[in-house]
Amino acid sequence: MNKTTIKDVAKRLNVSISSVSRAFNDKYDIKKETRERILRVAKEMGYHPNPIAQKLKQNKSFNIGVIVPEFINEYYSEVISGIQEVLNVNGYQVLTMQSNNCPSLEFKNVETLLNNRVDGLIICPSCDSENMNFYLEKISKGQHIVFVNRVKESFPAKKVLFNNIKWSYLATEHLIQKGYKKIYHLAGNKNLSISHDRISGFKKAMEKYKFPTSSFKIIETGLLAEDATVIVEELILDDDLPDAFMCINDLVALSVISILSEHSIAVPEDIGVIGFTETKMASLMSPKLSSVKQPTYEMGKTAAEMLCKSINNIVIERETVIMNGDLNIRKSSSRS
Amino acid sequence: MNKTTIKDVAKRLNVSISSVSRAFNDKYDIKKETRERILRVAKEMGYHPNPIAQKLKQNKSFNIGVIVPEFINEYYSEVISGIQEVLNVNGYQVLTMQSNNCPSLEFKNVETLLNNRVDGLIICPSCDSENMNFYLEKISKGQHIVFVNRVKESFPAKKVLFNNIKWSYLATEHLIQKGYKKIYHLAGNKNLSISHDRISGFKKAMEKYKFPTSSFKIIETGLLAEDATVIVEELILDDDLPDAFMCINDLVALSVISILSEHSIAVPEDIGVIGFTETKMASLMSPKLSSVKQPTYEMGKTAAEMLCKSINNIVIERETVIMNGDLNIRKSSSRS
DNA sequence: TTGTATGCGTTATCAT
DNA sequence: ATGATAACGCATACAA
Repeated sequence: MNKTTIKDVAKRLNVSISSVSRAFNDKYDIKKETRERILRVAKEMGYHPNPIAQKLKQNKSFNIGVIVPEFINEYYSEVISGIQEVLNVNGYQVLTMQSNNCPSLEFKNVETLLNNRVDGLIICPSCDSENMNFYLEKISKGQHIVFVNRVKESFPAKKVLFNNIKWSYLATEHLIQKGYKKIYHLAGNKNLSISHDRISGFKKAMEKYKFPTSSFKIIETGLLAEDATVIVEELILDDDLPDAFMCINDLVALSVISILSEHSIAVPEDIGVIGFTETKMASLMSPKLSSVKQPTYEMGKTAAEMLCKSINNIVIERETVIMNGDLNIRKSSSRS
Repeated sequence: MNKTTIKDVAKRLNVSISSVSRAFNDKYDIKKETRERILRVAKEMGYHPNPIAQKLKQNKSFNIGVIVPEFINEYYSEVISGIQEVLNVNGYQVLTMQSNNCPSLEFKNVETLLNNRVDGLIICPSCDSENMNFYLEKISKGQHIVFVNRVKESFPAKKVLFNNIKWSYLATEHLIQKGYKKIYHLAGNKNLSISHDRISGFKKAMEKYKFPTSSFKIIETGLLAEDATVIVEELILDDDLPDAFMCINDLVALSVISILSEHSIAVPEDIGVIGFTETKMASLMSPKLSSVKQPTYEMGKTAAEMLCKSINNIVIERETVIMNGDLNIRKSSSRS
């Protein structure tokens, strides 16, 4: 075990522990010569300052808490990856917890992290729960919290969002331009702000291109593959299939394609399909899936940078950063 | 901010800080009555012991370091999830780092974590590098380290592995029983022990069922989709396609199916395909992919439990735990 | 049963 | 330029 302390080093060199401390925090008046001597010997002895003692002294944990709905999920894994990238460089360790999409567990996690004296929090809320008010209260008391995704634009706090309205609009417009005349939107749960926004974007496109109400539908499914399965089966039974599906996410899109294929309906020839929140799967399946790519990694990085600034009391230009993505057109929406 | 300290509570109640401390660590002689009074008032005041001070005092960080090749990867996300599950319950926080499959970064991460005084490490090595000797040395000096995956069975340390030989054998045997007569194994890099083991399993099946050397091949590809693409294209050009492909993982299997489909070769009718290390994708794509499911979550849990025991000096029955999985048969290998 | 005093390994203030 | 010493918040050996 690493047990060498600042005392050991001081004793070995016949200097005071203050000198050793100075050498390691090179902001002090200390003779360059002795500084180097100290550092050299310390290295020999395998000495590293005990971060726990430093934390106690500085009354800072250098820990940041991150809460995501679940990280067995490409999306949040990537967000976390971006967060870690930035925070590690800034000397922070990241404590990650999952809420399993459950507000009460989310709350419990926040408490745990606060009791652990995290210096700040990055929260990807599971949904729009009463927790949000609790967070606002904490912020007003001086806590540093940054939110990512699934938060209303009007929520008065630092946050990083994706422009769901815009990209939902663009995805829909793409289908229209490809000549699909009857388009159904398989939307997520309505209590999620992201679903709401994607519906808005979809509607906007329908209005812009003057689709009659008979030529489009918004069907609330869920975020899971099974949710879509049921719906599409029903549509087939009712002989109510559209020209194209604009799906809330890739999982739903995939499931749609799968069922259509079972019924020998060709994608994209008979029916076009586009996903959202692109996953790696999109370019691996056949037909390759068109989708909207979100800048997950960058969203994580941005949130982490905002948090660092917040902790260091650096004033920020905009409290809300709304990011853009890419519309990746592939086979599933490209009939010739 | 949470600034109430043990002192504040003591002062408020006109008791000594020792009493408060005792109340919170209820292993001491303390009058039940006062204990309750203290806890009640402490709660009112929003007091929580400062874990950093506790750590300093107890010379324990209650942090565990986890290093994985990358966690933007279902496999390791799930392993980490299992690890967290167990460790959080035991009062530990988990610090996760990625090695990006690079031994030198892996080494750097270990150093960082050790300097942060982690109480133990769980390492999923990127490959069989010289780091392994360094780890052994650390272990001999009293460090607690448990390894997961990608480690040779002969490596003399605590570890959790998957029985690649057995399940590779079973996957291959399944193809044979389905009547496929000419089987190619798309193997990963040979410097990975998992590749090596899966090749062994494959060979074992070939021997057992007396396949002549002309009826099977082992082709070293990589772990990525692109690696397989090139190979299969070549096989098609050379008119050297087998009856079935036994693939190192789902990604490769997926890519194989995709290319075959582009060439209008039907799976599973013309050619059977089976993957390994099942991903969620397997049951979502069409045709649904047969694959070997690894108990990722349980592997993480097991490793964490072993680590806890190690830290608490609890003797362990077996140093090596080799886990089994499931052979999930789906459409891609099920011709009628 | 409770209180006092010491130390965990640092950093920072004040001397020298 | 360097050393002595007091904190940081807690747990614990010892005293009462």
